[in-house]
Order: sequence, then C-alpha cells, then structure tokens
Amino acid sequence: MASSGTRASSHGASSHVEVALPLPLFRTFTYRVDGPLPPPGTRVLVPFQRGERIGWVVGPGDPSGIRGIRPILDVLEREPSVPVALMELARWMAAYYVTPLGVVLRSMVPSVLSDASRDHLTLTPEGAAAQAMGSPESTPRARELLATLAGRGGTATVSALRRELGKGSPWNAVRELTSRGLVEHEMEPPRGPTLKIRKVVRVRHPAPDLMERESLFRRASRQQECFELLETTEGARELAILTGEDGFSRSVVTGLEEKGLVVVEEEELLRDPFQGREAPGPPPKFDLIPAQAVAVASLVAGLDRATPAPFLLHGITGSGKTLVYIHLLKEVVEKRNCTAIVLVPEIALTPQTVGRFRAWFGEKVAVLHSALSDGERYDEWRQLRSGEKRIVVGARSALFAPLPDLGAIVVDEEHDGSYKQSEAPRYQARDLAVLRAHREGAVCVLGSATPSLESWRNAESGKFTLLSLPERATGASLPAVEVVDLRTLRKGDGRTGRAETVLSPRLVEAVQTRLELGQQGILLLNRRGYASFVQCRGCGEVTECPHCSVSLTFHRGRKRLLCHHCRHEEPAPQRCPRCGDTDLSYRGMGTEQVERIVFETFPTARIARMDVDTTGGKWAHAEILGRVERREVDLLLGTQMIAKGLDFPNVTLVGVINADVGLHLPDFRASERTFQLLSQVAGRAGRGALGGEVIVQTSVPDHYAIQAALRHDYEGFARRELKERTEPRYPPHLRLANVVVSSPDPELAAAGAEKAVAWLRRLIPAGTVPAGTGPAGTGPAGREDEATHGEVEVVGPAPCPIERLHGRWRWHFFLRTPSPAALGRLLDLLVREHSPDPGDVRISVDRDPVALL
DNA sequence: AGCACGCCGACT
DNA sequence: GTCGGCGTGCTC
Repeated sequence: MASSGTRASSHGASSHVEVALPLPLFRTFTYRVDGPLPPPGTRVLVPFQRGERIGWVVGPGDPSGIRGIRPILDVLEREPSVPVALMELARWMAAYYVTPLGVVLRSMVPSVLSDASRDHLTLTPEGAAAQAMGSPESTPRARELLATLAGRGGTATVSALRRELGKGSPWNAVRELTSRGLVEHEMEPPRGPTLKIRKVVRVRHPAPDLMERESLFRRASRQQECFELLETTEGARELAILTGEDGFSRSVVTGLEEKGLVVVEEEELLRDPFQGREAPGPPPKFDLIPAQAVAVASLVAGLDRATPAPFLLHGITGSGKTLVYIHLLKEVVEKRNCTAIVLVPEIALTPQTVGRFRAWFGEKVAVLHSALSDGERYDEWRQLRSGEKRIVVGARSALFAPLPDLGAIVVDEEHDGSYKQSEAPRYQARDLAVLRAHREGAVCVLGSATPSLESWRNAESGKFTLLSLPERATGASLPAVEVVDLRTLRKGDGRTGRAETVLSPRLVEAVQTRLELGQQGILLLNRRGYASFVQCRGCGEVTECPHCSVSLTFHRGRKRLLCHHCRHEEPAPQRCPRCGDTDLSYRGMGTEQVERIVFETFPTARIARMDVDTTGGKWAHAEILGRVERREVDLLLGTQMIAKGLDFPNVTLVGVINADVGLHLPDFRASERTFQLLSQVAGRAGRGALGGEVIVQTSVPDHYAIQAALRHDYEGFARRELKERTEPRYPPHLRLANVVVSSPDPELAAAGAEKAVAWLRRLIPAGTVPAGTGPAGTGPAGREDEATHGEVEVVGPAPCPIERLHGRWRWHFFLRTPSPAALGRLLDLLVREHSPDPGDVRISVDRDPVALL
C-alpha cells in the first residue's frame, strides 16, 4: 500500500543518502545510491569496513568533503519499516536518551529486520588435509583457526570462531587460509524476514470434463480419488494433509502435477501465537457505572481535539479501568476507523488480560508477547502496518507499532517499572507514549491504582487531565487490611525459618478459614529461591557471586546457589568454603522456603508457587493461573508477578509474608515500590461477592508506606512521599541521570568516574546557583534557549550499590537538574567529547532511571 | 562494535 | 629477527 508511484522523479544521476547503523557510533554515514532514492526509514544493506551491515536511511546525504563514498548494496524494503512519525520519535529518543540513532531504530522494529549478515568459513579438502598434518607452513594463529574450524565439523561463522579463539581479529588468519585455498569464505546474505510457508495443492482450471478424465486416469485410481477429493474441498488442500491424514503418497500428487491437473503452490502462513489457546468468549455485558461513563466521555471528547492533553486514569483496584479502555478503543477503532496501542506490563500479558481485548475486538487485535518467536512477532507487526489489525496489545516495545491513523494510546499500570528499558536505548515507554500521542494527535491514557509520582504531579499541575474511579465497579468495597507485627513473633530469637515466624498465628487462622470455606488465598513474598544467602555459623562467611558483589541465593529444588544478577550458579556447599564448618545457616527466606512451610502447616491444601523459577516454559505462567481460575489450587504463592492484574472472584484472602523486602534498599523509590506492591496485591482480594481481607506481616508497621497501604490511601501516600523527596531533592521535583562507569579493574572504574566528573564540572560555571535551591514546584523548564550547564548539579562519584556486576566494577554519579534541556546538552557533550582513559572502561548513561541498582 | 595500524617484550 | 600484546584512530 501507499505506493505513491512517484519514484521516477529521481534525477537520473546517482545521489546520496545518510545512513544510521546500529552501532555504538554517534554519527551517520553517507552512501551513494544509483537509482531512486529510498525514503527515510527504509532499511538498506551497505558495505561497512570489510563487511556488510543493515542500516536505515535517515535523510538525503551530502557527499561534499567525504572521500571514498561507497554505494549502497541493496534496498531491503519497498515501504519503510520506520514510518515518518516514528522516525521523528527515533530522533527525539536518540537525543534525549543519548543513544546512537541506529541503535534506537533497531529497537523499534522486529529483530528479524535488523539481523546482520554473517561470514561463513568452510574447510576445503586441502584444508582438512593440511590440518590433519598440523599445517606446519601456517602461522600459529592460522593453525589455531584451522583446528578450531575442524573441531566444529569444518564449517562455522567467523563470529563464532572469534568467540572461541578469543583475543583479537581472526581476519588475518582467514585471509591467509583463503588465499592458500584451505578454507572457503562465504558471505551469507542477511536473512530477510522469514515467512512461514505451507504447501497447498490446487486444482488447475479449467478442470477436465468426464471424457478427458477417462483417458487421463485410466488405471491411476489413486490419482483420481485424490483429484476428486480436491474437487470437494473447493479445489485446494494442504499438501501435508493429503499425504498425512488423507493417506495419499507424494507420488500420487506428483502424478497429478505431471498431468497438469494440479499445481503445488506455496502459501504464506501467519503464525498465530494464540492459535489453539482458549478462544475468547463473548464480551461480558457490563454496563458502565457512572464514574466509568464520565471517564469514557472525557476520553472520547479528547478524540475531537487536535492535541488532547494526556489523561491520568486513577482507579482503585477492581474499579474497571479495562472497561474504560475498551469503550475508548471501540470509539477509536469502530466509529472513527483509527488504530490504537495498549501497553501493559510484560507480566500482565496473560491470556486473562489479552482475552478481554480479544473478546471485544477479535481478529483486529495483535498481541506482542515476550514468548513470541521472532517470526510470530514479525507477522503481527506486518499485519499492524498493513492496517489489517487495528489494535496492538503488548509490552513496552509495542509503542513502536507502525500503525497508521493512530487514535489512542493506553498505558495500563503506568507506574510499573517494566516500562523502563534497562539496556540501550534506555527509554521510558510511558513517557514516550505521551510524546507519540501528542505528536500524532492521539489520546493518551495512563491508568493505575497507584500512579507514579511523576504522573501524579503532572495531574496536580494540570499538565495531565485527572480522571478518577474511586469505587469498585461491582460495588464491592476494598478489603480490610490488617497488620501483624513480626517483631512480636521473634522475641529473643532472630532466626528465621521457624514456621511460626513465617506464618503468624493470625495468618494461619485466616488461611485455615479459607480452606474450610473452599475459598482461595494468595500469599506474596517478593523474594525468590529458598534462602537469599548462606552463612557459616562458624566463621560468618557468606558465599558471594564470583562476578558480582552480591550473595548467592540458595535454590533448594536445584540444590544450587544462584546469582540473581548474572545467572552464575554453583553446587550448594556442604561445608563452609573458608573454614570447613558444616554448620551452615540459610538466611533470608524466599518463596521456596515459604512453600515448604505452607505445605507443612496445611498438608491437605493444594499449593501452587509462581515466580520466575516456576514459569520457565512458554505457557507455564498461563497454565498456573488457569489452575487457579479453575479452583484446582487453594493457595497461590509467589513473588510480585502474582500481584498484577489477576482477577479471581474466589480469592478472599491475601497474605503478605514480609512487606519489608525491598523497603530498605538504597533507592529513593523503595517506599514507592513497596506501597505500590502492597496496594496492588491487596487489590487481588475480595473482587467477587464474597468480600475479602488482607493480612500484612511487617517489622515496621508504622512506616508511612505500609500505613498508607493499610488505609488504601494513595493520596496520603503521594503527599508524604513528595515531601520526603524534597530533602534531598529527587524526582519528580527534578530530573536525574545516572552515569555508570565500569571496568573489570576496580581502580580504572573509580578513576574513570572521577575523571568524568572532573570533566563535567569544568563545563559547569562556578558560582551559579545550583539546581535544587529554586522555588519548590518549578516544573521542567521550558526555557530551552537559556538553559545553561550551570543548572546541572553533579553528585558523586561513589561506588554503585552493587559494586560489581557481571565481572565489572562499577562507579556512578548523578546529574540533577530542573532543566531537561541543560542536562541533555551536557550528556551529549559527555558521550561525544569525553574520552575515558585507555583500558576497558565503559560509560553508560541512564536518563530518568527507575532503579539505581 | 570491530578492525587495522603501529610500536614494544619473549619466543622460533 | 618475528609473534602478538595493547593503545589509537577510523569506519561513508
């Protein structure tokens, strides 16, 4: 589609384009194009150094002053994979998140579209012979390569060999060996997007008449049967079915082909990720309650504005936010024939959520789920681009869906940390949703029971329009929340693990009641594994990860110690590795241990545990929830992944085993996250007619985050938390960037951070008023032109809270400012102009960080 | 990132 | 003398 047909307007002569490559280079490259100029957003194959790479055309190129311009090798698509609107968004992201444009573009398209070419090496017979004789005339490096290649069965990619050989480029050896005819070097063309194909046998027309049949088939009765079967199935049937279930051999089909009666065609198949999964039922017949109707009316009115202000939909758990979204989407998709994006946290992409959208919008919905294969993802993406599917439901990256005529963007659970990408480009999808909607004139709704303080403040300042759903749609009230003070359970005995300190008498009683009534309960503990550290009682030694400065978590099921950061694992020790003592204590209780204790306490209860360790398989997650839904489970136990979006009316009890996990982390958002988690999980209770209660166990019952959660008092929490963040000042009162300097060498990391800080401080004029002393409530400055570096304050450097990660030592510092423009300029200078000391020192910038660990 | 070029210590 | 270690600079 969109074949504008004006490609003949090229001036005949060759011209140039600017190409962005997905490499850590803050610049673009100019290439010559012979033929029509591909428009911005088009993927092209270009020669780069000694290889080929995929990049995106980002605009016309200027060849003046550049020597050795090379021509592009191929235009990879007729229609840009990145439409104009998204290209502009990409440029904004590149600048704001200080990331190369090509890296941003790569993150916007399905991964199959940016898969680069690969060099293949194959051992020739001569090469195999030479290798067998030790190849004395080769250089050592070439000999090594020859042996490695032989070890891999005679063929491998250069990058695989480089990994195995380590140290330095293998290309000298490759050239030496190819010139002597010992290996063959082939460039595999970049794999285009793969389409799933099925073979279909189709009757050719016109079909033979009866007379002809007589002579055609004669004694070929199987051919005749096969042909006649085809005629009864509208002239076509899948080859695999004919040769499978129908029992015809392939030679029968071949015979028909040779007689010219049928053709075997390849047909493109769309992979449907929900194929064979539960078919969505008919839409539930819910009427909107008044508050929902008001919200829908405001949103629909927004559709009529050219650039509607973003909406914050603050609705308590169970208030029916999803139904509000659905009514908005119906208006957008059905009445106005526009398209829409629905972002949800990854974990909420269960059949339960997805099913609701599919029930209302059926085949118009594309679902982008992390469990999709690359091919499935690509298929969904194509159908969105073509306009065949009008709604996308997906995690973070679904924001970049190439939808024409965008009408609305919904960000559900907008406070959720998973909207922030933790690798480059480190974007915040919620913020980009607001931006994309604004630029495309679409309505943006951010929904949550516990909005992020950033969004709450935007609502208070009038930048966002606040919509409230203060009551549950079913009329049910929020469950009563009760606190159990863990300190009173542990008098004089600090040991954990004893059943009565894990499950208080009060919680045991409440569970018991549920079991007797045939109702269900949810138990939350936000800590995986059995014990978060193993300590020797003799010498106090705690086993740490060899690559990270964190303790290893004991996983009892696997009898191993795991690092939750780098996935290092080792066998669980029988004795202390330092002093040999066999008296080891397992401290820091996790879900595995709670599962054991719950089982011992309630031997007849049917228990399911859900955390990343039990949800390995593609659908394991959905399977566990399915069992809960069918009431095959009495108690669901798990980490935070059970706190979101679940809607089971028979769940009448929520128990929080230990609310303090995470509350004392060195992160300014620790309280906010605790409040959100408690509020979300409490919202799982009493969603049906049966009512519900919540029991929260904690050692700090007076903490304001816990107190506010008890009272379901979001606004009270927000007021208090905003005050807590004024001294010292933290977002949302100002903007933050976290700069991490890392190296395998601790000295280099520290020195690198010091050097970067010194470099930045030289740019910041002395004596200017530092950020943070201005009047409270100063919003993100719109005074772009006046922005000076002086408005930015450097805090640090210091070692990161986790000093060592993946074998690298890490130091970090903050940049704080009320002026995003000033911060952006300073960061841009840092990545472009500042060069770290020699050695393996890396600097990474995280703008608007969500977690400082 | 990935590659080439260039300049210094321990091996054929 | 060479191999290859790493620092430096470039990639259209």
